[in-house]
Amino acid sequence: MKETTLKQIAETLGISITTVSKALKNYSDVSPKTKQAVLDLAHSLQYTPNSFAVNLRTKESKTIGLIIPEVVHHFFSSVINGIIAEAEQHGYLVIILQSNESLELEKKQVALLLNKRVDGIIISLSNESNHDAHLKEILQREIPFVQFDKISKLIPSSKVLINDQKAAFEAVEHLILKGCKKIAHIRGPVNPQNAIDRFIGYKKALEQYNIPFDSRLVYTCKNVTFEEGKMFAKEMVSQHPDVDGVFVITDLVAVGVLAYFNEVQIQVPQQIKVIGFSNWFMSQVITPKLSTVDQPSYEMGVTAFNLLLQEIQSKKDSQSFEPQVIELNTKIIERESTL
Amino acid sequence: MKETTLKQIAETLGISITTVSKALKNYSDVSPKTKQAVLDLAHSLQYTPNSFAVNLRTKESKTIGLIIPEVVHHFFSSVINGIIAEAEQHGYLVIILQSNESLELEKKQVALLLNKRVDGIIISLSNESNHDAHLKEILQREIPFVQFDKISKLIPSSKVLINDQKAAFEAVEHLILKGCKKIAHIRGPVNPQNAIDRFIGYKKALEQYNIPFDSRLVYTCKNVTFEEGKMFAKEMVSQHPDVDGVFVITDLVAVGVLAYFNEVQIQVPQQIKVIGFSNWFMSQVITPKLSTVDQPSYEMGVTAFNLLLQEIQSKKDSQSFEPQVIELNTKIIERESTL
DNA sequence: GGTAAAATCGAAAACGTTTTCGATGAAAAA
DNA sequence: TTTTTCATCGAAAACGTTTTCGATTTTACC
Repeated sequence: MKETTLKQIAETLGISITTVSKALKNYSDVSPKTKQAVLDLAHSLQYTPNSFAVNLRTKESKTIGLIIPEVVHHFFSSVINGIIAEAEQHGYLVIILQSNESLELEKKQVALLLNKRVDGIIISLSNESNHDAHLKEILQREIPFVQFDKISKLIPSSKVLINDQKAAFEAVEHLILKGCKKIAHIRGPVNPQNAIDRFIGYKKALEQYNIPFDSRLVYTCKNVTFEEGKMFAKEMVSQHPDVDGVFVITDLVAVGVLAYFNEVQIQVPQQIKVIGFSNWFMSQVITPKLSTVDQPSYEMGVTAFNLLLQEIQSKKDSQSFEPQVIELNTKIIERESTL
Repeated sequence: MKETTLKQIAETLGISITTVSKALKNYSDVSPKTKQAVLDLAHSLQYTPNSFAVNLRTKESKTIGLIIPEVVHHFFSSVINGIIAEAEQHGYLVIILQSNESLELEKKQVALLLNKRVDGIIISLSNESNHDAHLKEILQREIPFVQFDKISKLIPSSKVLINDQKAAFEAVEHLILKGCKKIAHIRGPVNPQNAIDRFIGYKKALEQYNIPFDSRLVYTCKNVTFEEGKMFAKEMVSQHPDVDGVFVITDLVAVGVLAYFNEVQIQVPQQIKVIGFSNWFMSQVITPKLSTVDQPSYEMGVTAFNLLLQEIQSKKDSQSFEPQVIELNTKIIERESTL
């Protein structure tokens, strides 16, 4: 009960391995007769090429690697969805690894993927990532490489992004236009570029509308969790009871903020308005429904894969490839929490 | 700028490829001197074995395949988390595919994984799955194979499960003990074994407590969505306004039920008590907080991988392997919706 | 019939590794 | 010195495919 090989087909048909291989790949220098015979026998023996051998010979595995901080996360799982769907369409499979927001793991996983000789790598950096030697290694080995969402500006690879500054600006502007005068910000960790950019967007919006920036109104998440949202909400209302609006790094944390406000009976949006980021599914099912910034996660995955595919193709054709940076559009979703 | 190979190391050191290979794998018939020389040079040239060649030679890829109905799903993404974490621990990578609840896709993806020659396959069946020829194919090719959660009873592979009947029984019993007299059930689609089992558990609990079963109180989801939850809730209260408890196939749908009750100001738990299934994260952040059945999803992933690994190992050692069925424990989480 | 062109085929190398088994030389025992 | 043992090494096959390039056969043409 062994696997069928070209050799077996060749021997039973009394022809050479070469011809069998060519017949299966529809080469023009095989007569219709032999071609048919090979096809028939291959089919009846359920021949499938040994992909290990194909990989070795062609030096590609039709497999790409994906490293993300967390799988159990609405945004990232949506991106995964986009990537594996698009990859499958184009005949690629996806190996997924999770850095758990740890730089150490991320490094190890990049090494793993390089050793596996995947055809390309897509990554969203962990919050801890402030080194990029491992990313440079990818470039240096000339492995097609795309970053998305949480990226390193210093690495000249293709990127798929949203304009975090602009999106954050719009979110804070939304609060201002709804009448907020004193707006706090619960920001993400210090390293990630998108946390930085959203913070900048927050400041710019305040500036634009002549609201003084007060660094005491900025709270910095470490782990970006529901619990941190509750904690900072509590801290915030005790320190600055007159805050009337808060812009939160992401919906998960914002939901924590709402949970605390619910507990202590602070009225949202009457007393404080809240806006989140990323449009997690849960934001539309909680009370009050959370206003947020919609981020095209699925599309982000699709775009990231297609960029990678372009680079893989040009590498195969030994063409040069210019890294591209694609910015996708966000939009404000107004719900009850800022009504 | 080519990849380093054994051949290169051998030539620069003036020894044979064989010896280089043995040195790197710490064979005993290589002198300490040569061993060290090889190790040093390999390190300075950043040698990593070509995994394509290793795969071909050893007939294994240290890669497993995972097929699940949906990635963007709290339960499944938690299982993924468990599987890839445990797999990485043991030196395996995981290719993830998504059947989108489609039998057709599922079949195709099994074929994809078989062609890729993964070392093993873990699967949770799609709702549409009522055929199992593709699963039999896996067994017939003697690929290590584990099913979890949504399984086919007819396929004698290893399985990781919860006792859906028992868990559902306990959930409904919980409603009864809280005083519910007329309990509806929003069930899952007709095919999946776990939807069937939860339905049976529901009936058994009613029977045990002498509550007559009424098939009109059973609503059958097609897509298991938030929207279906809202829809069936509406249908239910209009047809049977005296229902005072409802057991829902999964939290996502239950959250839809709560959303409708919220809209039309039906008091939960005063008028109707609601219990879900699976303990999705969002269940603890909505109002009222949803009671549910906790299902050890991460642990399920870990267990599934370890079962697969056992089978992979015994196959390598040409030992026989008896498929195992492991049942993990669930527990009722009491929250506001059944208080 | 002879030659040129076209159609069809296959030998062999290559991809890079692992492993078996025999060869060689040196050290130990006789 | 001869024989035996042990340590160290390498030739070569194997894994299964793809592809180049030359060889052979068939067909077409004069």
